[in-house]
Amino acid sequence: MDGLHGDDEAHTFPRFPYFSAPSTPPPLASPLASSSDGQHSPLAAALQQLAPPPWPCTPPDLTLQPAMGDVDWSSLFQTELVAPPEQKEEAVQADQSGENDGEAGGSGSGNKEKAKGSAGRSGKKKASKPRFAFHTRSENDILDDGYRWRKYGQKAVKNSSNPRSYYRCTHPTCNVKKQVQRLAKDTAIVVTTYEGVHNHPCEKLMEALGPILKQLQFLSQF
DNA sequence: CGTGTTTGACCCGCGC
DNA sequence: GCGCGGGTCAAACACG
Repeated sequence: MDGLHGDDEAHTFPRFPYFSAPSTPPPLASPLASSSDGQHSPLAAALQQLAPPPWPCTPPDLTLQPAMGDVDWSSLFQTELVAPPEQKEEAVQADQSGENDGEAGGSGSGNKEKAKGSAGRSGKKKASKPRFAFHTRSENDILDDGYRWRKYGQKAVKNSSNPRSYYRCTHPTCNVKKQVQRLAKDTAIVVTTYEGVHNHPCEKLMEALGPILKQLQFLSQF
């Protein structure tokens, strides 16, 4: 794919997606967010930042580096958002309007929705959930985006010597999935496809911002 | 022991 | 109807 050059602005981001949210992020449902008039308070602004984006919520910043092992961050910055191969239009579309979904599919874990495809199994044509894909030039297949993922499958895909890995967000009520696959042409490039929107804040981000939030909360009293 | 990974089997949609 | 390919399940396994 044309991947690594941003001529199509609708499909690509100049830099790490986190820094350029395409649409206004959904407000975080939190008691702290109820600031009477909902004006632009520092607290509200901070909370805005906590709204879980569909893509990696943690930019490769300094605070998380130690946990990242030997990731070449300079390479990671060569990240571009692309539309998933099969659903280019839909993915971008969902990007614009994508609000709900990500919703925990209700059950989330428990019930084996395995019974009956319930379309849950197909995933082929149905594009009800927003999907975001981007290329990352990295030696690591898995980039730490701040969320916790559990691998639930791996498949060899056609026309590619590299297997595709399937991950699911481990948060109990979150149904976001992601696929990770190396490009057949250029194995240095990892294609990560996110499906759905997290309905919970990023753990690591919360951890990092926790003290700041407390301070803001305190200051907002005056 | 809890959590996450591996891996073969299974299911489903689609094209022929 | 059948085969193929992709996505998911779940038991077994590994690891801290």
